[in-house]
Amino acid sequence: MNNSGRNMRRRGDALSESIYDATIEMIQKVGYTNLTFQQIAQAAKTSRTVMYRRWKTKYDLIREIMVYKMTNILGGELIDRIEDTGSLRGDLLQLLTLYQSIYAEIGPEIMNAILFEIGQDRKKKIEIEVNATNKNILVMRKLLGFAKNRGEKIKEVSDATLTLPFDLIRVENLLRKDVIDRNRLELLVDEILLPVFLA
Amino acid sequence: MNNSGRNMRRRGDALSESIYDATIEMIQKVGYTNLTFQQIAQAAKTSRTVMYRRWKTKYDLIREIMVYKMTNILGGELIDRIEDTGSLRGDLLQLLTLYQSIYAEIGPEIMNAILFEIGQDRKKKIEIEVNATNKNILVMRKLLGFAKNRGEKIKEVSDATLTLPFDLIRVENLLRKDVIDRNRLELLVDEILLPVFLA
DNA sequence: CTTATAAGGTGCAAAGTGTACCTTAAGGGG
DNA sequence: CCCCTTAAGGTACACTTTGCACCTTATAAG
Repeated sequence: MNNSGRNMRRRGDALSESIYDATIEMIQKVGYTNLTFQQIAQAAKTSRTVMYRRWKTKYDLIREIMVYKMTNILGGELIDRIEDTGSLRGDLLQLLTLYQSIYAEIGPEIMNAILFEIGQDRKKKIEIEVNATNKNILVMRKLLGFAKNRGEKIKEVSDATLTLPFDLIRVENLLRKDVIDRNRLELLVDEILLPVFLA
Repeated sequence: MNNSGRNMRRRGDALSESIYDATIEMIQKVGYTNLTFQQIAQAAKTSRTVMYRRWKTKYDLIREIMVYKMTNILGGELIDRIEDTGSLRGDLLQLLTLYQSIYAEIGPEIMNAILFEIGQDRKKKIEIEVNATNKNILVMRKLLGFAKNRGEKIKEVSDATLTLPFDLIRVENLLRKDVIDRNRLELLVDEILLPVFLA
């Protein structure tokens, strides 16, 4: 791999990752609103032409970055990472910690931008509803299944309520200024989630 | 008031409201991302110059619209509209209904855009924290005070948890596709809020 | 070594931005 | 009722970004 020559043209993953990095760098510097293909191309030392060929909009680009980062950190599906810790409290804390780490990895700028774009477009909202939300419900069903098997008394709640842990993490990240540490997650579990799910 | 002549120059509130209306019209048509001063000025039959003099950014404009609509619908502060309905369940349902009506009045496009801009900027986040969040906490303290006076057993929770009713409405409006009717609000009260706040 | 593929370069019309500078209608005070 | 301050409207300009067309060329696989 020679990258010292005057002419060296990157392709495939090397080019993609360079563009991803440039995008993250620029979004942190100027914000999503002021993010332009022109700037990114310049920062990634490529051309706009290349970018327009791959992504129609900024949204398409950052969504690809999100998926890339998620598979990187999770190495699979969230549901496969949920294990029985011996108590509902432990299981919920595990879930919040894991979900929070995804948010932290993707970064607040990109996460915020994606949620904004979803909110803009009813089609995207429905698409998210059938994908992410349903997956999250299955995660919670698995988690509450552990508790039932252990003999813990679990309330019967609607599917919409099952998404509460995920919703709380979103609110924490998007609207609050404070850092989200272990204490904060424990508070969410003890004051909100356990009263809601535990009879 | 003559508005039939070739020359008729609007001022003050008449002009403002015309710009507000044009903004809402355009944001619904093209979305916040593609919203431009140029388009708004054209739709409101005024000039960009006038707009730039008043608002530096799109955010400043829609924020003014939000404040305008809120004072219109509420006619004062939210906390003054909260009354003792005789039960915590009734009080919480009253709060959710009222807060939801504010969201509905302002409209999802503007609400979504404002939350997006807040998320973009740490300064704005802190500004919101000290204004809106603290106000909301006071509303909940008043509401829980009613319950205590009635003799209902209320859990002691942290301030951060007191914002839960408001957070739930936000999540409902921004992330869910379903319409938010009375049944949905009752479910939020019965499955989430009452277990969290009632001992 | 050949060749398909993907990356890079250039040019262009259109739209939007932010600002400067000037003109002119509206409406209140004298 | 007229004058004058104020705020709205108009024009112009340099600049950035967009989306697209068209062409060139490096890269890697066969």
